[in-house]
Amino acid sequence: MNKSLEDYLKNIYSLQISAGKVTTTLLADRLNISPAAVSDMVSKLSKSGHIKNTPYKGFDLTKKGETIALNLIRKHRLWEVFLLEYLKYPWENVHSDAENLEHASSDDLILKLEKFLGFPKFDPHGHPIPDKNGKVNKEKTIAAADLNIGEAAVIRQVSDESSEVLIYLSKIGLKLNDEIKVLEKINFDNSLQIHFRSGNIFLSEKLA
Amino acid sequence: MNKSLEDYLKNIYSLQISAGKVTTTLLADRLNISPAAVSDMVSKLSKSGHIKNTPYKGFDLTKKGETIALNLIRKHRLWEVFLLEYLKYPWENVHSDAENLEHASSDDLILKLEKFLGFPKFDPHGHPIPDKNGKVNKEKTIAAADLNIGEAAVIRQVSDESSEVLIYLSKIGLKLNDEIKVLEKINFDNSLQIHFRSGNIFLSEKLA
DNA sequence: TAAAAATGTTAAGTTTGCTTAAGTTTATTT
DNA sequence: AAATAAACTTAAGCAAACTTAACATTTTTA
Repeated sequence: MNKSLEDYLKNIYSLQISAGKVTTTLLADRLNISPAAVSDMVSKLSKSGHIKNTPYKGFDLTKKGETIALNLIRKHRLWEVFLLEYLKYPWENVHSDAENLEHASSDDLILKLEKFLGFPKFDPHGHPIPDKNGKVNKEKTIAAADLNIGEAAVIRQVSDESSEVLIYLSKIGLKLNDEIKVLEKINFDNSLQIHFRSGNIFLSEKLA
Repeated sequence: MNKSLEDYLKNIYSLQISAGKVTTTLLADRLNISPAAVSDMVSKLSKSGHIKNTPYKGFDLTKKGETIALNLIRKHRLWEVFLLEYLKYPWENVHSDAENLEHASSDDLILKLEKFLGFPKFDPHGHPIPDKNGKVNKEKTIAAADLNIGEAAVIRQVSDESSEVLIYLSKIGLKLNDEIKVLEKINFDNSLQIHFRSGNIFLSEKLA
Protein backbone atom coordinates (compact mmCIF):
# COMPACT_ATOMS: atom_id res chain seq x y z
CA MET A 1 0.00 0.00 0.00
CA ASN A 2 1.26 3.44 -1.00
CA LYS A 3 2.23 5.77 1.86
CA SER A 4 1.43 8.93 -0.02
CA LEU A 5 -2.00 7.72 -1.09
CA GLU A 6 -2.79 6.59 2.44
CA ASP A 7 -1.74 9.91 3.91
CA TYR A 8 -3.88 11.88 1.52
CA LEU A 9 -6.93 9.77 2.26
CA LYS A 10 -6.40 9.78 6.00
CA ASN A 11 -6.08 13.54 6.11
CA ILE A 12 -9.03 14.09 3.83
CA TYR A 13 -11.00 11.89 6.20
CA SER A 14 -10.13 13.83 9.31
CA LEU A 15 -10.64 17.18 7.59
CA GLN A 16 -14.04 16.24 6.28
CA ILE A 17 -15.12 15.20 9.76
CA SER A 18 -14.53 18.74 10.98
CA ALA A 19 -15.23 20.66 7.79
CA GLY A 20 -17.50 18.70 5.46
CA LYS A 21 -16.10 19.12 1.98
CA VAL A 22 -12.34 19.50 1.92
CA THR A 23 -10.56 22.23 -0.01
CA THR A 24 -7.19 22.27 -1.72
CA THR A 25 -5.54 24.82 0.57
CA LEU A 26 -6.82 23.16 3.72
CA LEU A 27 -5.27 19.86 2.76
CA ALA A 28 -2.10 21.50 1.46
CA ASP A 29 -1.59 23.20 4.82
CA ARG A 30 -2.21 19.97 6.67
CA LEU A 31 0.29 18.05 4.56
CA ASN A 32 2.79 20.90 4.36
CA ILE A 33 2.96 20.84 0.60
CA SER A 34 1.94 23.27 -2.11
CA PRO A 35 -1.68 23.62 -3.21
CA ALA A 36 -0.53 22.73 -6.71
CA ALA A 37 0.67 19.33 -5.52
CA VAL A 38 -2.66 18.70 -3.85
CA SER A 39 -4.58 19.74 -6.92
CA ASP A 40 -2.52 17.31 -8.92
CA MET A 41 -3.08 14.40 -6.59
CA VAL A 42 -6.74 15.22 -6.17
CA SER A 43 -7.34 14.68 -9.86
CA LYS A 44 -5.50 11.35 -9.68
CA LEU A 45 -7.47 10.22 -6.64
CA SER A 46 -10.61 11.28 -8.38
CA LYS A 47 -9.78 9.19 -11.45
CA SER A 48 -8.96 6.19 -9.31
CA GLY A 49 -12.29 6.48 -7.54
CA HIS A 50 -11.00 7.24 -4.05
CA ILE A 51 -12.54 10.68 -3.78
CA LYS A 52 -15.28 12.66 -5.42
CA ASN A 53 -14.05 16.00 -6.66
CA THR A 54 -15.88 19.06 -7.93
CA PRO A 55 -13.18 21.31 -9.37
CA TYR A 56 -12.89 24.66 -7.59
CA LYS A 57 -15.49 23.47 -5.08
CA GLY A 58 -13.89 20.81 -2.92
CA PHE A 59 -13.82 17.06 -2.60
CA ASP A 60 -14.66 14.22 -0.22
CA LEU A 61 -14.02 10.51 0.11
CA THR A 62 -15.93 7.81 -1.70
CA LYS A 63 -16.74 4.58 0.12
CA LYS A 64 -13.59 3.11 -1.39
CA GLY A 65 -11.44 5.98 -0.13
CA GLU A 66 -13.05 5.94 3.29
CA THR A 67 -12.33 2.25 3.72
CA ILE A 68 -8.63 2.84 3.22
CA ALA A 69 -8.63 5.88 5.48
CA LEU A 70 -10.39 4.04 8.30
CA ASN A 71 -8.08 1.08 8.00
CA LEU A 72 -5.09 3.38 8.38
CA ILE A 73 -6.67 5.12 11.36
CA ARG A 74 -7.29 1.70 12.88
CA LYS A 75 -3.61 0.86 12.54
CA HIS A 76 -2.58 4.20 13.94
CA ARG A 77 -4.74 3.94 17.03
CA LEU A 78 -3.84 0.36 17.83
CA TRP A 79 -0.16 1.24 17.67
CA GLU A 80 -0.82 4.18 19.97
CA VAL A 81 -2.28 1.84 22.54
CA PHE A 82 0.73 -0.43 22.28
CA LEU A 83 3.25 2.40 22.56
CA LEU A 84 1.57 3.86 25.60
CA GLU A 85 0.62 0.77 27.56
CA TYR A 86 3.44 -1.60 26.74
CA LEU A 87 6.38 0.54 25.74
CA LYS A 88 5.49 3.18 28.35
CA TYR A 89 5.61 6.13 26.03
CA PRO A 90 4.59 9.44 27.51
CA TRP A 91 1.07 10.35 26.44
CA GLU A 92 2.19 13.17 24.21
CA ASN A 93 4.72 11.15 22.18
CA VAL A 94 2.67 8.23 20.92
CA HIS A 95 1.28 10.08 17.94
CA SER A 96 4.42 10.65 15.90
CA ASP A 97 5.83 7.13 16.11
CA ALA A 98 2.41 5.61 15.38
CA GLU A 99 2.36 7.81 12.30
CA ASN A 100 5.26 5.82 10.88
CA LEU A 101 4.26 2.36 12.07
CA GLU A 102 0.79 2.61 10.57
CA HIS A 103 2.20 2.50 7.05
CA ALA A 104 4.46 -0.45 7.78
CA SER A 105 1.82 -2.81 9.12
CA SER A 106 0.01 -5.50 7.16
CA ASP A 107 -3.64 -6.13 7.94
CA ASP A 108 -2.69 -9.46 9.42
CA LEU A 109 -0.09 -7.93 11.71
CA ILE A 110 -2.73 -5.51 12.96
CA LEU A 111 -5.21 -8.31 13.62
CA LYS A 112 -2.61 -10.04 15.76
CA LEU A 113 -1.69 -6.81 17.51
CA GLU A 114 -5.33 -6.11 18.22
CA LYS A 115 -5.72 -9.51 19.79
CA PHE A 116 -2.56 -9.05 21.84
CA LEU A 117 -3.87 -5.74 23.14
CA GLY A 118 -7.18 -7.34 24.10
CA PHE A 119 -9.36 -5.67 21.45
CA PRO A 120 -9.29 -2.14 22.85
CA LYS A 121 -12.13 0.11 21.73
CA PHE A 122 -10.43 3.48 22.20
CA ASP A 123 -6.95 4.90 21.70
CA PRO A 124 -5.08 6.79 24.44
CA HIS A 125 -6.71 10.06 23.41
CA GLY A 126 -10.20 8.64 23.61
CA HIS A 127 -10.77 8.16 19.90
CA PRO A 128 -12.65 5.03 18.86
CA ILE A 129 -10.70 2.31 17.03
CA PRO A 130 -12.34 1.09 13.81
CA ASP A 131 -12.77 -2.68 13.62
CA LYS A 132 -11.29 -4.78 10.84
CA ASN A 133 -14.29 -4.10 8.63
CA GLY A 134 -14.04 -0.36 9.04
CA LYS A 135 -16.89 -0.04 11.54
CA VAL A 136 -16.46 2.76 14.07
CA ASN A 137 -18.40 3.53 17.22
CA LYS A 138 -19.19 7.17 16.72
CA GLU A 139 -19.68 8.64 20.18
CA LYS A 140 -21.39 11.95 20.41
CA THR A 141 -18.90 14.45 21.69
CA ILE A 142 -19.01 18.18 22.18
CA ALA A 143 -16.24 20.75 22.34
CA ALA A 144 -15.75 22.22 25.79
CA ALA A 145 -16.24 25.64 24.26
CA ASP A 146 -19.77 24.72 23.24
CA LEU A 147 -20.93 23.91 26.76
CA ASN A 148 -23.04 26.49 28.56
CA ILE A 149 -22.33 27.98 31.95
CA GLY A 150 -23.11 25.53 34.70
CA GLU A 151 -23.11 22.54 32.36
CA ALA A 152 -21.09 19.50 33.28
CA ALA A 153 -19.49 16.97 30.98
CA VAL A 154 -16.93 14.20 30.87
CA ILE A 155 -13.67 14.50 28.92
CA ARG A 156 -13.84 11.77 26.31
CA GLN A 157 -11.34 12.83 23.70
CA VAL A 158 -8.46 15.16 23.26
CA SER A 159 -6.85 16.05 19.98
CA ASP A 160 -3.71 14.00 19.58
CA GLU A 161 -1.87 16.10 17.10
CA SER A 162 -0.22 18.73 19.22
CA SER A 163 2.11 17.29 21.80
CA GLU A 164 2.31 20.69 23.51
CA VAL A 165 -1.36 20.58 24.35
CA LEU A 166 -1.01 17.09 25.77
CA ILE A 167 1.97 18.09 27.87
CA TYR A 168 -0.03 20.99 29.26
CA LEU A 169 -3.00 18.79 30.06
CA SER A 170 -0.88 16.30 31.95
CA LYS A 171 0.79 19.16 33.80
CA ILE A 172 -2.51 20.51 35.07
CA GLY A 173 -3.63 16.96 35.77
CA LEU A 174 -6.59 16.81 33.42
CA LYS A 175 -7.17 13.24 32.29
CA LEU A 176 -9.54 11.30 30.06
CA ASN A 177 -12.90 10.60 31.68
CA ASP A 178 -12.49 13.43 34.16
CA GLU A 179 -15.71 15.26 34.81
CA ILE A 180 -15.62 18.99 34.28
CA LYS A 181 -18.08 21.79 34.84
CA VAL A 182 -18.07 25.17 33.17
CA LEU A 183 -18.04 27.94 35.76
CA GLU A 184 -17.69 31.00 33.63
CA LYS A 185 -17.24 32.12 30.07
CA ILE A 186 -15.09 35.13 29.51
CA ASN A 187 -16.33 36.80 26.36
CA PHE A 188 -13.31 39.02 26.11
CA ASP A 189 -10.94 36.28 24.87
CA ASN A 190 -13.36 33.36 24.65
CA SER A 191 -11.57 31.46 27.38
CA LEU A 192 -13.38 29.31 29.91
CA GLN A 193 -13.06 28.81 33.61
CA ILE A 194 -13.82 25.22 34.43
CA HIS A 195 -13.94 23.12 37.53
CA PHE A 196 -12.64 19.59 37.77
CA ARG A 197 -11.40 17.07 40.32
CA SER A 198 -8.67 19.05 41.92
CA GLY A 199 -9.64 22.63 41.37
CA ASN A 200 -10.42 25.35 38.90
CA ILE A 201 -8.49 26.21 35.77
CA PHE A 202 -8.72 28.40 32.73
CA LEU A 203 -8.84 27.04 29.22
CA SER A 204 -7.97 29.36 26.38
CA GLU A 205 -10.24 29.54 23.36
CA LYS A 206 -8.15 27.22 21.21
CA LEU A 207 -7.91 24.51 23.81
CA ALA A 208 -11.55 24.56 24.69
CA MET B 1 16.23 7.82 7.49
CA ASN B 2 15.94 6.78 3.84
CA LYS B 3 14.46 3.32 3.20
CA SER B 4 16.34 2.79 -0.01
CA LEU B 5 19.69 3.74 1.47
CA GLU B 6 19.09 1.51 4.47
CA ASP B 7 18.15 -1.44 2.31
CA TYR B 8 21.24 -1.10 0.17
CA LEU B 9 23.52 -0.99 3.19
CA LYS B 10 21.79 -3.84 4.99
CA ASN B 11 22.06 -6.10 1.98
CA ILE B 12 25.64 -5.16 1.29
CA TYR B 13 26.36 -6.05 4.89
CA SER B 14 24.84 -9.49 4.71
CA LEU B 15 26.40 -10.23 1.34
CA GLN B 16 29.85 -9.24 2.47
CA ILE B 17 29.56 -11.54 5.46
CA SER B 18 29.19 -14.49 3.15
CA ALA B 19 31.17 -13.25 0.17
CA GLY B 20 33.73 -10.65 1.20
CA LYS B 21 33.63 -7.93 -1.42
CA VAL B 22 30.22 -7.44 -2.94
CA THR B 23 29.61 -7.24 -6.68
CA THR B 24 27.03 -5.34 -8.67
CA THR B 25 25.15 -8.36 -10.00
CA LEU B 26 25.06 -10.07 -6.64
CA LEU B 27 23.41 -7.07 -5.05
CA ALA B 28 21.14 -6.47 -8.03
CA ASP B 29 19.83 -10.03 -7.77
CA ARG B 30 19.30 -9.66 -4.05
CA LEU B 31 17.34 -6.43 -4.43
CA ASN B 32 15.54 -7.53 -7.58
CA ILE B 33 16.59 -4.50 -9.55
CA SER B 34 18.79 -4.00 -12.58
CA PRO B 35 22.60 -3.96 -12.30
CA ALA B 36 22.51 -0.48 -13.79
CA ALA B 37 20.49 0.81 -10.85
CA VAL B 38 22.95 -0.72 -8.42
CA SER B 39 25.90 0.74 -10.27
CA ASP B 40 24.25 4.12 -10.02
CA MET B 41 23.55 3.91 -6.32
CA VAL B 42 26.97 2.44 -5.60
CA SER B 43 28.65 5.54 -6.91
CA LYS B 44 26.37 7.71 -4.78
CA LEU B 45 27.01 5.64 -1.65
CA SER B 46 30.69 5.84 -2.42
CA LYS B 47 30.60 9.63 -2.65
CA SER B 48 28.64 9.88 0.59
CA GLY B 49 31.22 7.72 2.36
CA HIS B 50 28.98 4.77 3.17
CA ILE B 51 30.87 2.24 1.09
CA LYS B 52 34.30 1.87 -0.46
CA ASN B 53 34.06 1.07 -4.14
CA THR B 54 36.67 -0.06 -6.65
CA PRO B 55 34.97 0.18 -10.06
CA TYR B 56 34.62 -3.15 -11.83
CA LYS B 57 36.05 -4.88 -8.77
CA GLY B 58 33.43 -4.69 -6.03
CA PHE B 59 32.69 -2.72 -2.91
CA ASP B 60 32.24 -3.04 0.84
CA LEU B 61 30.94 -0.98 3.74
CA THR B 62 32.90 1.70 5.52
CA LYS B 63 32.54 2.06 9.28
CA LYS B 64 29.87 4.69 8.64
CA GLY B 65 27.90 2.37 6.36
CA GLU B 66 28.26 -0.57 8.70
CA THR B 67 26.87 1.42 11.61
CA ILE B 68 23.68 2.11 9.69
CA ALA B 69 23.42 -1.48 8.50
CA LEU B 70 23.82 -2.90 12.00
CA ASN B 71 21.30 -0.49 13.41
CA LEU B 72 18.76 -1.64 10.85
CA ILE B 73 19.54 -5.29 11.55
CA ARG B 74 19.07 -4.55 15.24
CA LYS B 75 15.62 -3.16 14.54
CA HIS B 76 14.75 -6.06 12.32
CA ARG B 77 15.71 -8.72 14.85
CA LEU B 78 14.03 -7.05 17.79
CA TRP B 79 10.79 -6.83 15.84
CA GLU B 80 11.14 -10.49 14.95
CA VAL B 81 11.28 -11.38 18.62
CA PHE B 82 8.18 -9.32 19.29
CA LEU B 83 6.22 -10.79 16.40
CA LEU B 84 7.05 -14.34 17.40
CA GLU B 85 6.79 -14.19 21.16
CA TYR B 86 4.05 -11.66 21.69
CA LEU B 87 1.98 -11.69 18.55
CA LYS B 88 2.38 -15.45 18.13
CA TYR B 89 3.53 -15.35 14.56
CA PRO B 90 4.53 -18.67 13.03
CA TRP B 91 8.33 -18.93 12.89
CA GLU B 92 8.46 -18.67 9.14
CA ASN B 93 6.42 -15.46 8.85
CA VAL B 94 8.25 -13.07 11.13
CA HIS B 95 10.82 -12.04 8.55
CA SER B 96 8.64 -10.26 6.02
CA ASP B 97 6.69 -8.10 8.46
CA ALA B 98 9.86 -7.20 10.36
CA GLU B 99 11.26 -6.08 7.02
CA ASN B 100 8.68 -3.29 6.92
CA LEU B 101 8.68 -2.35 10.58
CA GLU B 102 12.44 -1.90 10.72
CA HIS B 103 12.24 1.17 8.49
CA ALA B 104 9.41 2.73 10.46
CA SER B 105 11.05 2.63 13.89
CA SER B 106 12.92 5.47 15.53
CA ASP B 107 15.97 4.61 17.62
CA ASP B 108 14.06 5.61 20.71
CA LEU B 109 11.14 3.32 19.89
CA ILE B 110 13.59 0.47 19.48
CA LEU B 111 15.23 1.19 22.83
CA LYS B 112 11.82 0.98 24.48
CA LEU B 113 10.93 -2.16 22.57
CA GLU B 114 14.22 -3.75 23.57
CA LYS B 115 13.50 -3.01 27.20
CA PHE B 116 9.96 -4.37 26.91
CA LEU B 117 11.32 -7.60 25.41
CA GLY B 118 13.83 -7.93 28.24
CA PHE B 119 16.99 -7.23 26.23
CA PRO B 120 17.05 -10.43 24.17
CA LYS B 121 20.44 -11.37 22.74
CA PHE B 122 19.25 -13.45 19.77
CA ASP B 123 16.42 -13.33 17.27
CA PRO B 124 14.10 -16.30 16.64
CA HIS B 125 16.49 -17.69 14.03
CA GLY B 126 19.44 -17.60 16.37
CA HIS B 127 21.09 -14.48 14.99
CA PRO B 128 22.66 -12.12 17.51
CA ILE B 129 20.99 -8.75 18.06
CA PRO B 130 23.38 -5.78 17.84
CA ASP B 131 23.21 -3.46 20.85
CA LYS B 132 22.40 0.23 20.55
CA ASN B 133 26.03 1.04 19.81
CA GLY B 134 26.27 -1.47 17.01
CA LYS B 135 28.18 -4.09 19.00
CA VAL B 136 27.41 -7.68 17.99
CA ASN B 137 28.34 -10.93 19.65
CA LYS B 138 29.82 -12.83 16.78
CA GLU B 139 29.40 -16.50 17.57
CA LYS B 140 31.47 -18.90 15.58
CA THR B 141 29.14 -20.98 13.47
CA ILE B 142 29.68 -23.56 10.78
CA ALA B 143 27.44 -24.74 7.95
CA ALA B 144 26.12 -28.25 8.39
CA ALA B 145 27.59 -29.11 5.01
CA ASP B 146 31.08 -28.37 6.33
CA LEU B 147 30.93 -30.87 9.16
CA ASN B 148 32.76 -34.17 8.73
CA ILE B 149 31.26 -37.61 9.10
CA GLY B 150 30.74 -38.49 12.73
CA GLU B 151 31.00 -34.88 13.88
CA ALA B 152 28.32 -33.47 16.14
CA ALA B 153 27.15 -29.90 16.45
CA VAL B 154 24.34 -27.74 17.80
CA ILE B 155 21.96 -25.83 15.55
CA ARG B 156 22.49 -22.18 16.40
CA GLN B 157 21.17 -20.31 13.42
CA VAL B 158 19.00 -20.86 10.43
CA SER B 159 18.71 -18.55 7.51
CA ASP B 160 15.58 -16.48 7.91
CA GLU B 161 15.00 -15.45 4.36
CA SER B 162 13.17 -18.39 2.87
CA SER B 163 9.94 -19.16 4.64
CA GLU B 164 9.74 -22.48 2.79
CA VAL B 165 12.89 -23.71 4.45
CA LEU B 166 11.56 -22.71 7.85
CA ILE B 167 8.27 -24.46 7.25
CA TYR B 168 10.16 -27.60 6.29
CA LEU B 169 12.33 -27.43 9.38
CA SER B 170 9.35 -27.11 11.69
CA LYS B 171 7.65 -29.98 9.89
CA ILE B 172 10.55 -32.33 10.48
CA GLY B 173 10.80 -30.99 14.02
CA LEU B 174 14.29 -29.52 13.85
CA LYS B 175 14.61 -26.63 16.27
CA LEU B 176 17.22 -24.14 17.39
CA ASN B 177 19.73 -25.58 19.82
CA ASP B 178 19.02 -29.13 18.74
CA GLU B 179 22.12 -31.27 18.61
CA ILE B 180 22.81 -33.04 15.36
CA LYS B 181 25.37 -35.55 14.18
CA VAL B 182 26.43 -36.21 10.61
CA LEU B 183 26.01 -39.89 9.76
CA GLU B 184 26.83 -39.94 6.11
CA LYS B 185 27.72 -37.71 3.20
CA ILE B 186 26.35 -38.69 -0.14
CA ASN B 187 28.75 -37.40 -2.74
CA PHE B 188 26.36 -38.00 -5.56
CA ASP B 189 24.11 -35.01 -4.75
CA ASN B 190 25.98 -33.50 -1.82
CA SER B 191 23.17 -34.25 0.58
CA LEU B 192 23.73 -35.28 4.18
CA GLN B 193 22.18 -37.86 6.41
CA ILE B 194 22.06 -36.52 9.92
CA HIS B 195 20.86 -37.78 13.25
CA PHE B 196 19.02 -35.66 15.78
CA ARG B 197 16.67 -35.98 18.71
CA SER B 198 13.94 -37.96 17.18
CA GLY B 199 15.57 -39.80 14.34
CA ASN B 200 17.49 -39.57 11.12
CA ILE B 201 16.82 -37.23 8.22
CA PHE B 202 18.34 -36.17 4.97
CA LEU B 203 19.35 -32.62 4.26
CA SER B 204 19.81 -31.57 0.64
CA GLU B 205 22.90 -29.66 -0.39
CA LYS B 206 21.24 -26.25 -0.33
CA LEU B 207 19.78 -26.70 3.11
CA ALA B 208 22.94 -28.04 4.64
C1' DT C 1 46.62 -14.89 -26.35
C1' DA C 2 42.76 -13.53 -29.00
C1' DA C 3 37.86 -14.15 -29.34
C1' DA C 4 33.72 -14.80 -26.84
C1' DA C 5 31.13 -14.43 -22.70
C1' DA C 6 30.18 -12.33 -18.54
C1' DT C 7 30.08 -8.49 -15.75
C1' DG C 8 30.07 -3.53 -14.96
C1' DT C 9 29.20 1.37 -16.26
C1' DT C 10 27.14 5.25 -18.68
C1' DA C 11 23.48 7.42 -21.11
C1' DA C 12 18.87 8.34 -22.17
C1' DG C 13 14.22 7.88 -20.82
C1' DT C 14 10.22 6.89 -17.29
C1' DT C 15 7.42 7.53 -13.07
C1' DT C 16 6.17 9.66 -8.79
C1' DG C 17 5.49 13.41 -6.12
C1' DC C 18 6.94 17.38 -5.42
C1' DT C 19 8.16 22.90 -6.68
C1' DT C 20 7.50 27.59 -8.76
C1' DA C 21 5.28 30.41 -12.07
C1' DA C 22 1.56 31.60 -14.82
C1' DG C 23 -3.14 31.57 -15.83
C1' DT C 24 -8.35 30.62 -14.26
C1' DT C 25 -12.19 30.72 -11.53
C1' DT C 26 -14.61 32.16 -7.52
C1' DA C 27 -15.37 35.26 -3.67
C1' DT C 28 -15.03 39.77 -1.55
C1' DT C 29 -15.05 44.56 -1.41
C1' DT C 30 -16.39 49.07 -2.61
C1' DA D 1 -21.25 45.24 -11.04
C1' DA D 2 -16.44 46.12 -11.62
C1' DA D 3 -12.10 45.80 -9.40
C1' DT D 4 -9.37 43.31 -6.39
C1' DA D 5 -8.13 39.49 -3.72
C1' DA D 6 -8.15 34.75 -2.68
C1' DA D 7 -8.36 30.09 -4.04
C1' DC D 8 -7.66 26.70 -7.51
C1' DT D 9 -5.62 24.56 -11.65
C1' DT D 10 -2.34 23.88 -15.35
C1' DA D 11 2.24 23.92 -17.11
C1' DA D 12 7.04 23.42 -16.92
C1' DG D 13 10.75 21.68 -14.41
C1' DC D 14 13.30 18.98 -10.77
C1' DA D 15 15.14 14.91 -7.92
C1' DA D 16 15.11 10.14 -6.74
C1' DA D 17 15.25 5.63 -8.09
C1' DC D 18 14.23 3.01 -11.34
C1' DT D 19 14.37 0.93 -16.61
C1' DT D 20 16.48 -0.48 -21.22
C1' DA D 21 20.10 0.04 -24.52
C1' DA D 22 24.66 0.94 -25.73
C1' DC D 23 29.30 0.82 -24.52
C1' DA D 24 33.51 -0.58 -21.57
C1' DT D 25 36.15 -3.75 -18.90
C1' DT D 26 37.33 -8.10 -17.12
C1' DT D 27 37.32 -13.00 -17.18
C1' DT D 28 37.00 -17.28 -19.38
C1' DT D 29 38.08 -20.52 -22.75
C1' DA D 30 39.53 -22.57 -26.90
